[in-house]
Amino acid sequence: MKSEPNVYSIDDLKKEKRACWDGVRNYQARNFMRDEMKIGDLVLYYHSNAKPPGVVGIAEVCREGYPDHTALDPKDPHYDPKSSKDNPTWMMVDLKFVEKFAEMVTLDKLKATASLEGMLVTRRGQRLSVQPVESKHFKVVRKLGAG
DNA sequence: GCCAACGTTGGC
DNA sequence: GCCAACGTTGGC
Repeated sequence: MKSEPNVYSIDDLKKEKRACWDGVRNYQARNFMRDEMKIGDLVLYYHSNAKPPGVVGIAEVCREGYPDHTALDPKDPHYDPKSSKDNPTWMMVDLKFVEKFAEMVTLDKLKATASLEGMLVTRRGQRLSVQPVESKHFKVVRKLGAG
């Protein structure tokens, strides 16, 4: 899962222990949160729009897909008039902090690591903020992050 | 700040 | 249903 560190970084999650992943307004990303992510699933936490961008740690799903309340609040920047309480368009999950890597795994490093070939985030033009990670890739990234 | 990639919107 | 225009993401 991607987050811009100046909006919500791994350090913010570490401090707050837990966060609801609101504000996602992309159907594919929503579908992953709604349909795929289960309690206990581990998540690579990726800093986008960062210098450098890369994976900075691990979080864990601690609540499964439920309606994103920020879509229902007209005062919220993520408000979506198409969404309603009875028929919510947008869903989110809750994450809890697991670990911050000793060493961040930069996008450059991901791209340069042969065993991560094919990992979605390394693909050019890949903008999805929530995307699946193969377990073999997850293990490699975690190992790299351990330093 | 630039711009490629790509999702969404809306006219037709 | 097509597609041009537009907006956003996010690396560089």
